[in-house]
Amino acid sequence: MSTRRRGEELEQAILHAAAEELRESGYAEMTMDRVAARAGTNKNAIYRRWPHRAALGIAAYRHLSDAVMPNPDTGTLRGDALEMLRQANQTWSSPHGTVLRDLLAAAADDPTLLDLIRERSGADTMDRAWLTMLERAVARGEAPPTAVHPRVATTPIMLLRAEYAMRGFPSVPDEVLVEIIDEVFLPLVRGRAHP
Amino acid sequence: MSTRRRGEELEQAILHAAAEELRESGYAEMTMDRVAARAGTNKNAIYRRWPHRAALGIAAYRHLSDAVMPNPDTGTLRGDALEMLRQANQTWSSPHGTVLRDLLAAAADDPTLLDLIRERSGADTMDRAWLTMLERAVARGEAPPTAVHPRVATTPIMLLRAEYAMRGFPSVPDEVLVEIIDEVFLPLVRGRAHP
DNA sequence: CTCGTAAGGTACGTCGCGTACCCTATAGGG
DNA sequence: CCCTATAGGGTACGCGACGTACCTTACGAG
Repeated sequence: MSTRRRGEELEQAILHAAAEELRESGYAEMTMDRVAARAGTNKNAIYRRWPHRAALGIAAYRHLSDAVMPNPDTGTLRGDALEMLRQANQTWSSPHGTVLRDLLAAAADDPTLLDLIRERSGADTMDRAWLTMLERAVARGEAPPTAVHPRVATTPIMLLRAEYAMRGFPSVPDEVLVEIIDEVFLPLVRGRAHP
Repeated sequence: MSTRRRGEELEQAILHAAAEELRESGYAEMTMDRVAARAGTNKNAIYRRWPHRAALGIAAYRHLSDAVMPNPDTGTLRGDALEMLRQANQTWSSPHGTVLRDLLAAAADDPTLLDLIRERSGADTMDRAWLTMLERAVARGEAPPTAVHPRVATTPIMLLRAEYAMRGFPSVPDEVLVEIIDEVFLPLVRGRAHP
């Protein structure tokens, strides 16, 4: 009858189905049977491509996130940083973010998978964005050149992540974001002027 | 025959059995049937006390951790901070830490349980220790009084935590700890001198 | 002594992962 | 143009583990 799908075509269909399940119900509900049914195939086809559920979940995640990478330019370092942090907070507290956190938890004991997640979640791109933001601040004379450092750039995001790990998940309140910037990030940037 | 255990006595037996399972095989292997068998009872007695596996795991965790809280006094802020961070890294990379991380992952969607974990994991005590360490540095004239701030005190630990979330689990290499102190914590403390 | 409460024993429903087996279409080479 | 290796389809199942149901048995308080 209808031509039987193969290779690339089938693979895309499976990924699409898995992504839909992720979007609608989250990782916990993304069962292998449901994905197979939704893709109009069976678990065999899936297990031939991915060794287990977690791998499929991670592979499917990229179909969700179009990774809207913000690049705010408010004129001040404080404004830019707050804006980026707020954006990150919004992403992490959205359904997307919930899925991402669940995937992280599921892959927590497998470094291979963790790398895959980092790759697909756009974390590296995010880190670069913070660095260029710092460079702009240096150009404006708002920050010392020594402030352009990976650890400095990633600190606010790291703190936000840790905040998520501690609390439950509604989302981190804005006061906390402001505090991260005003009490940690900006003092840190200033402090790097005088070694 | 032998007098049947009840109430408090039985409860302790269950917690002890669960803790042993946690120590020997980790949270993933701590199955309800095994705990029941090891405690010489059955699942009924467990489910009458804790609603689900995660709750039992968290309750049992306190039997593991004797919470060795370090209070180093090396004479310098840098020395103290590094020591505390190293201690934390060691704890988190030990079997204990693995259990704790697994519990965190399991409770990640239940704020009630997260609070319980924070309580039992000695996180608050740890935070206080960092604060008093900062106060000592202020007394020595090594840090400005404005550096004594909760966000400042918790930053290194938060960064370490986030580091764990990103990588797999062997343990965080010492260079990273040094970098957290030298490139973030100390500059931050300095930077808080000049608002 | 009796009666409610809690423990013991056991079996079961359910769910979801991962696997096994066998059949069927299809692509690609001879 | 056929034929065979390969991959997809269908289905069933083993298994582990959670959580529940139901009955029986000890214990302690009145």
